[in-house]
Amino acid sequence: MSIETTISQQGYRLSGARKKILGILSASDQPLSPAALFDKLKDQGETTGLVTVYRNLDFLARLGLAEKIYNDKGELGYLTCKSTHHHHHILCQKCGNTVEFEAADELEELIARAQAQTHYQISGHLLQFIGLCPNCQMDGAIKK
Amino acid sequence: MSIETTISQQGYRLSGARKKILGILSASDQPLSPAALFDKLKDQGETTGLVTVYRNLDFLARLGLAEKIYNDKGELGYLTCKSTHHHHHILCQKCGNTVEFEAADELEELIARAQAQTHYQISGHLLQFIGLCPNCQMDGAIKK
DNA sequence: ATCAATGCAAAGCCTTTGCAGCTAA
DNA sequence: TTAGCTGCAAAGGCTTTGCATTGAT
Repeated sequence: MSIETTISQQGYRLSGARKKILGILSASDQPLSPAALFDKLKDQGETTGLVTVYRNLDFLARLGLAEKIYNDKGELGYLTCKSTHHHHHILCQKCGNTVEFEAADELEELIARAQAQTHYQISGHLLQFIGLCPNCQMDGAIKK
Repeated sequence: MSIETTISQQGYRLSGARKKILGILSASDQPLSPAALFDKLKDQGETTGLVTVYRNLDFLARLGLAEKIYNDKGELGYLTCKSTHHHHHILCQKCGNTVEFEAADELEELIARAQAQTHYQISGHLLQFIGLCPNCQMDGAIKK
């Protein structure tokens, strides 16, 4: 089911601003902060206010249509996920691009060991990798 | 080498406020936000200002004597780590207590696989678990 | 015709900064 | 003595809220 269908079905409206925000978010290969998304809207000639961006990003996250992600400075960004499976993100520390990779057995094993060691009952996790994307690994790569 | 020695050796001073803050942080079994630490100072009858708390937590983190940690709401807390090895934290979602556990092979394997899959060069990671501490797993456990 | 969504301005919060006075070494 | 440290107050920056208006269905 498409994101737009989901919104309609829940009784919410597909306003112009909302569609534009969704479009920008889906097209971005990196997490966008409210301010960054707002700038992109302006670049496109949109007059949507920053407040509306805040409200829509929060709205999308509440409906599970966008994911919140924090970088190592604690700054919040939003992402629409391409994969519907359980996954994690790798952020390029140079250009900010992000890819997804599947979580798997290794993590399950780690959780099992941590539970056994600490006697905590683990119900969730936060896992992100930081590194360089293929492009930025090349010397003198142009900063995107 | 003790934390206090490290501070002196780097030419910084062991002021009264700094010692108190360090004491509270070391004694805490959960990450403390500047405000939370400030409250604890007040509880002890200290008149240290919130600004000083901010400055000292930042100071300790810059010297590597405290670790910054973000919870799932993106809120910043500080922690003095007991372990000197590479490790991660498990946060109790109920009482906020935190324990450390060693990172190990499973994580290395996961990183290796993610690198192979995505061609990103991974240089760092962010890993935390969320769950219930042994105490909070018991029904009707008293909220700390 | 409704009720959600938007825009604007104002309020709120948390964090940082400037500067004068204080204090550890 | 002399930097580093603290306190106060003010400034800053980001996020949220209130309220009237607009707009999607």
